[in-house]
Amino acid sequence: MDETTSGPAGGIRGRFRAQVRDEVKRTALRQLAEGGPQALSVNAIAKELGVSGPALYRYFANRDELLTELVRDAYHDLAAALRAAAGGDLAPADRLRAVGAAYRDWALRQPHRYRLLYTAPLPGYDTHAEQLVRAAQESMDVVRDVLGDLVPGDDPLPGVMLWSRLHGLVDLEIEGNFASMRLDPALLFRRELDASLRELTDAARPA
Amino acid sequence: MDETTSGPAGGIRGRFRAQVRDEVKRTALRQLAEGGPQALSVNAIAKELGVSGPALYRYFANRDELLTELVRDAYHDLAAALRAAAGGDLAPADRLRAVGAAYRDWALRQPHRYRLLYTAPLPGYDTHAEQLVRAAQESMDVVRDVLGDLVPGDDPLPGVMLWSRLHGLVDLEIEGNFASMRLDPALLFRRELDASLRELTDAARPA
DNA sequence: GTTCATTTGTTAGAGCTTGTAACTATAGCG
DNA sequence: CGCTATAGTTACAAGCTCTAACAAATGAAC
Repeated sequence: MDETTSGPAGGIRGRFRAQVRDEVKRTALRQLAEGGPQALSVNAIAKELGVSGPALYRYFANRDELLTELVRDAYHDLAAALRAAAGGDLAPADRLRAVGAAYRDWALRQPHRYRLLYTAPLPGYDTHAEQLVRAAQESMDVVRDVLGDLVPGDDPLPGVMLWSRLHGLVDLEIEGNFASMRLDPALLFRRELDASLRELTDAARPA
Repeated sequence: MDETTSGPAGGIRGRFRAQVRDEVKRTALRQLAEGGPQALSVNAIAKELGVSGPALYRYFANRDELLTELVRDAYHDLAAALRAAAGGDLAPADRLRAVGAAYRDWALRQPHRYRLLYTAPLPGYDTHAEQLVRAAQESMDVVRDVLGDLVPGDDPLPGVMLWSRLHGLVDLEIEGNFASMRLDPALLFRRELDASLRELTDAARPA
């Protein structure tokens, strides 16, 4: 039996495992927030939790597995935030605005997690392993659905282009590229959303 | 005298220093290309060059200084590529297309260097230290100049928005996010450039 | 041409990291 | 109550960055 996935999930032992794994992940996220992926150290996490270093290898096969799990969690969390924003009783255009704002808010509130999504801190290029691709798709689906109410047809390009624009802005903002040139990121974001909306609706009914 | 900046640049010793530093950087870039920032190891570079690990600390104060220098070089190289693309005898709109294409080409040809620019592999948030901000400005200036010939006024927003859009697309493409959803990045890029151009010229003469 | 200081290299080692191996104690389950 | 799986321990290998102390070489001045 695999060492890091042993035990029944329902039993007392399983619950203990889940709790420890959760504590490890929480500590890892804090390290990530404070010092970036470089600062995430299994040893340091163990020390913070009051156990010896190797103890944690009972819960995660290695550093990468821990990181991968954090990435997966982040994807799900972002998707949930977008879904929540899209859930309101709004007109399609406003719903798109709400989703866009939620996207940016989520990223700004926890830049370290956003970086985790789009900046592979993993050595191998397995960032887009199956499970992660599926997790990422979740968020894209929300954008796709909202766009579906706004423009007819099911061309995937508008959705991807919008996503790409949002990502570009958020990524540059998070990395501090706007601050160094005295620009208001919020204004930029609003303008970009407006421009994209105009473009989308213009394409729908071209005079 | 500082240990890593000693000696006259012109003398025989200075030339030797410059040559060694260059060899170190070349090797570092290869490691970066093969395994990402994590894989860049001062020790491994030294071994490749046939010297002991600590020897390289005569040429670079530490790993971060080496990385910072690579970032600076990359900024300059990108700016040069953009300038070259903008130098041709083209109409403003075509010049913008050429610069956009050059931007993408540069990034695709050496994704590890592009990542170096926008994804700080440095622990501290000093990625935007003065010298780096200035280096980054070089590329922005090219975009700004080309845009200046296309639309009147000197509002910085259009330039930043265009830059952000290009970055979003290139970043997602490099990280493999399009490949996993069967999209043609080149097509996406062309469409985005067209849309941006239309938007810019429409804003210039609004009916 | 000889001397001298600077520079470049060396090895040793501290202190960190990830991860494995071997062993012990505990605690849930039958 | 006893057995076995689990969770913890320490010791250790192999790697990393970087400092300290020392030896050799070499450009430059006299």
